[in-house]
Amino acid sequence: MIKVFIVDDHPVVIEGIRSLLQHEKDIEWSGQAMTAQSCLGFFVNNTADIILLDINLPDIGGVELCGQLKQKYPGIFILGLSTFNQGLYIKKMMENGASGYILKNSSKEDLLTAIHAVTDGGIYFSGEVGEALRQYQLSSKDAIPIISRREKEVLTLIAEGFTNPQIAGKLYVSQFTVDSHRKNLLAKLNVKNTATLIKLAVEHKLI
Amino acid sequence: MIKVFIVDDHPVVIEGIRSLLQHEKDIEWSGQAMTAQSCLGFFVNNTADIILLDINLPDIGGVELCGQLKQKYPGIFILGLSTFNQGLYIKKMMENGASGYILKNSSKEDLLTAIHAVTDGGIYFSGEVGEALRQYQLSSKDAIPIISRREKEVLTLIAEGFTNPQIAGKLYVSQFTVDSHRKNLLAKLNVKNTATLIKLAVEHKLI
DNA sequence: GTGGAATTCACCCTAAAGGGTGATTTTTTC
DNA sequence: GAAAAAATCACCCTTTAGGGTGAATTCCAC
Repeated sequence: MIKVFIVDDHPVVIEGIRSLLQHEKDIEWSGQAMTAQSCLGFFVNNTADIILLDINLPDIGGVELCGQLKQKYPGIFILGLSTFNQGLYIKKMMENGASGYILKNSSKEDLLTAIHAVTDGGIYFSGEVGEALRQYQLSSKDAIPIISRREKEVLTLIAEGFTNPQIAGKLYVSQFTVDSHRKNLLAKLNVKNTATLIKLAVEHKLI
Repeated sequence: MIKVFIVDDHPVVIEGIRSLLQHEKDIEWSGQAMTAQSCLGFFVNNTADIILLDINLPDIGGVELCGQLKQKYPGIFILGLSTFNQGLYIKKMMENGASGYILKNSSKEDLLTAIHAVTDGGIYFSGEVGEALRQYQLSSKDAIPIISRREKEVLTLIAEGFTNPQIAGKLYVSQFTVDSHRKNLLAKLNVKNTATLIKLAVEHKLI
């Protein structure tokens, strides 16, 4: 009998998964929480075998909650759950001890496969997620280097629409310096121009 | 008896709402679809009183589907449904004939209130949505006008890093034309330069 | 079928971006 | 304290961006 707990701030998702699982003979509904706090509160006096954990929580965020839960209760398996197929989050969840990751638009079969795979001690990714993870691993090899403190400042000001002379004035440095930082940003992030620089920066939440 | 149809590409959401509504005496489950195509197919031979419509659909997008449905079946009410609280989409849905908008993390009570309000011919926004819409209206005084088809094409290519001459080549038009579109984009969206243009575009999911 | 967007094109101009190269100084890190 | 990384400054150059202005044509809605 697998005791399943779910953490998600969307009642319809909780209800949906509950509905999908309620007729499964080897699955028992352990409980549910809509915030990280109430989840942590529940596990003080209760337990479960697997936690289906949404990464988009209102209070502290799924990734951090995942880490805390795994530290306190290493025996509980955690299955990441999200609407999105974001390589970065998947990686972070795994680094924080999750045993797998599926999308909310997965089928019932996928969900059951994942639950069984994870509670058996395995690691499971649904097809689409595996693909995203692979692409992320590939693209993150040389695509997301470290941006220095100063470069990040310059990047932020570029995104706010300031020109190099204006940025130079704000940072009390020469225009040539800002020029250098800007060119280094383009080189480091391997982008062609300002447009792609800002697109990448916003998408990767660098600003 | 209110016949409810739902369009959403997430099985758990469909199941969740179905579960929430199944014990309501005045509500009848009309059907469901996971794509815009199958939704349009359903209504050729069937009908419903209200459609709960997700705006994030894989094929043609909820906003356009909303418009098509309203054009063909003006008597069916449409209630927008989404995970996000995006003023722009809410406005577009309303412009395409929707009668209201709620978030997927709304409570059961909110959902029922919305369904009844809309099928009575009213307009309903859940609290949070109303707030977002108000903020959007305030900020969109001159900030988010309609971007034309061609402008969106140009915007997309700018975001991909192409220069005006390159874009002109791809679209088989003169460089001067692309120049015009680009300047119009800056003017319409009230931004200073490419950096702020792309930032706004990515944040508002225009590309 | 008329009016108003949308799309197209053109040329003026200046400012800004970005490629290349090289150097000094400061800060961080091992 | 030495090596590495970051931050600073400088000048070469060409291309691109963007402000202003004006106008023709095509497309769509009322």
